[in-house]
Amino acid sequence: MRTTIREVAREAGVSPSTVSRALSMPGLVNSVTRERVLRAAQRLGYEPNRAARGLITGKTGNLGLIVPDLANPFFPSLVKGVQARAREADYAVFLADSDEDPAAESDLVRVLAKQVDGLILCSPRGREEDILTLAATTTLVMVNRRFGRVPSVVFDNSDGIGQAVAHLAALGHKRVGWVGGPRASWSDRDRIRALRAATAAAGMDLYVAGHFPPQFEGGVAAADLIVASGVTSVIAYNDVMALGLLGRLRDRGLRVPQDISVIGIDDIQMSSMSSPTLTTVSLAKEQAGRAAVDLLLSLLERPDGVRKPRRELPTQLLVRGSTGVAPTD
Amino acid sequence: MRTTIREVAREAGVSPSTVSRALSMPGLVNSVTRERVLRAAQRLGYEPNRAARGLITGKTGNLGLIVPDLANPFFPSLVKGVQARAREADYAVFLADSDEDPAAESDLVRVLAKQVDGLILCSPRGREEDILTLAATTTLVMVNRRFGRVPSVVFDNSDGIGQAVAHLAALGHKRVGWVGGPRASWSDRDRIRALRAATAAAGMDLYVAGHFPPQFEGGVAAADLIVASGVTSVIAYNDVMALGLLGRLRDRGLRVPQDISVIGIDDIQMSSMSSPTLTTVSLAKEQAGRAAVDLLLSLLERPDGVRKPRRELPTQLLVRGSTGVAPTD
DNA sequence: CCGAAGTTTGAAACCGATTGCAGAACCCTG
DNA sequence: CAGGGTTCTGCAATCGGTTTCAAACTTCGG
Repeated sequence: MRTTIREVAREAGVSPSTVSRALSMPGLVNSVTRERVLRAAQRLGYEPNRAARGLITGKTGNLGLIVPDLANPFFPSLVKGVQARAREADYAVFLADSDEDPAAESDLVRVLAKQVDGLILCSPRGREEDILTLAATTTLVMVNRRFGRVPSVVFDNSDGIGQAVAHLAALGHKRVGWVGGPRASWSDRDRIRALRAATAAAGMDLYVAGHFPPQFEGGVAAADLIVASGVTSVIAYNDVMALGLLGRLRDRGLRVPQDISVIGIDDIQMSSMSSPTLTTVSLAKEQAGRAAVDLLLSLLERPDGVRKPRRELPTQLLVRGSTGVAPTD
Repeated sequence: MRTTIREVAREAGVSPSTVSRALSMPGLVNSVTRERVLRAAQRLGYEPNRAARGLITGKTGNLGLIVPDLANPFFPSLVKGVQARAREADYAVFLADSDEDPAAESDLVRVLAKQVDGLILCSPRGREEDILTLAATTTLVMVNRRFGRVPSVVFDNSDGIGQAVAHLAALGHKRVGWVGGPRASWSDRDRIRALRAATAAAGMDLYVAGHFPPQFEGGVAAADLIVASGVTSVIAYNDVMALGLLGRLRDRGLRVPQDISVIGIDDIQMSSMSSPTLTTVSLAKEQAGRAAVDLLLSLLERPDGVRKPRRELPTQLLVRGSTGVAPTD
């Protein structure tokens, strides 16, 4: 059986109240008493019962994290960052995977919301009204999506895509293709907007292949459209899709990067292991996880005092083997 | 503010005790009263406060899951299985990633153990004594490791590796290489034992390349040893390493499977997307997660009544593009 | 029609912490 | 040295449920 505050109190010869104060509001108790209490607690290996504390303070010491699909390598990295930062702050993390299903997601949220102090939500395409009602009842940080006044952590897609387009332009490419992710995804909209602006500014032609599932198969499916369009370079919604592209292009007998250049977004592990290695817009995924926790914790501390409840993380183009000079035809 | 049991009691015109009973021990209350209580609860959207309940029952309704490295694609699948099954049983899951660090792991365990009813531990190389002390104080299920009387879920490595060896033998291979994972890993020991037995039985020569980190780079590092050894086929500790092998072999100008056949273990997503696609021993990872939760829950219900606190999951060789007939030289 | 047994319900104790309030001890000032 | 102000500590209430216990009410056999 675990030691309770009463036992520590007896051991130290004080009342439970004093023990509680010595531990959580040290300023309020005389230093010699405090010392005695701390030693007693140490001796007995005392650790306060979180449920009991939570009952009266209304805080659980837990955070919730909801991701759409843990099988997408983007998310494990994010989770790691959240984990690490939460642990430092002495919070534990509930993880839930919604399997890309917005309905399952709202269930998860409902269940989880009651057991946590705050929630980190990666919900690229949940309904806006759901998010609003949620934000009204829970402290919430969204990742990879910006919406109204809901606190969020996003990547600077504009900059990253700008770098990618500049890179392609420098290699002499005039026509670039875009392989889109889910239609409803905020990131997809943000990215294509950035791409439109960047290609226009660079005087390049843009061919949009459409929307595809954000998986390997999505990239495979898009490849033939890309080939038919006659572009010399292509940017994909994420790395997994870019790898799908690469695979299908190879099967079709095209050489990357001699015949066509390919760029992904995310910088997942596999992108440095494919052949050719994948040029990609690198996102600081773990850092995003940490930033989300930081933001969440500061919101918990002073609900309205956070000046700017938004973080935008930098992005960086990593040039690898899948991009080269435009073919001269 | 959330509705409490008292409000439901008032609404239904009964005492809080009756509400509690109506909800958790329905047999003890008169059916018309029960009905009235249930409707009142429904109307007010009542849900019992888990912290309060946990305080008196000693149960939290939470499970803990500790994995060594979420970046290894094996684990997200496992996590998904655990998640899904836990949700069905109305448990929430704390996830922690130990970053392959046994010391961090014991910390995590200590912190988590107090907030959960039971723990699922993937700790291929934690110290045996740590595991024993843990098992003594917590309800615990280990995954991918069998040790003493600690309840566990493992894969039938023998069978899977037997299938792989039989496949290679049928293709005419006489010499097979093994690219090992971490030295201290239980799975590694189990697999090489199985491999020794299978190759001996088939009259094949076995070359063991040694131990490598269970990552892409580990496979890369092993490749040259494998080439130098003159084997015509190789089995790797896991798919990620096998993909590393594939990459390095290609860089060295060897053709897979014409010059050398490669087999992985795990069946991660990427193994069907590489080129060539990877022949692999498929493990039912999600099923393992579900099985671990099932086992854990039955242990929680009747701590000593579980006949055989072990599950062994089947494995299945998937023949894909990376294996072919042995080269004739 | 009485007492025993069985059902159903509520009062109150309890889980393990935190915290408002009040009293005790001490310090300072005039 | 009285009186006001601090500082420190303990009592008791509280959070929101569960559970023990006993009372009240039924049912049933004899």
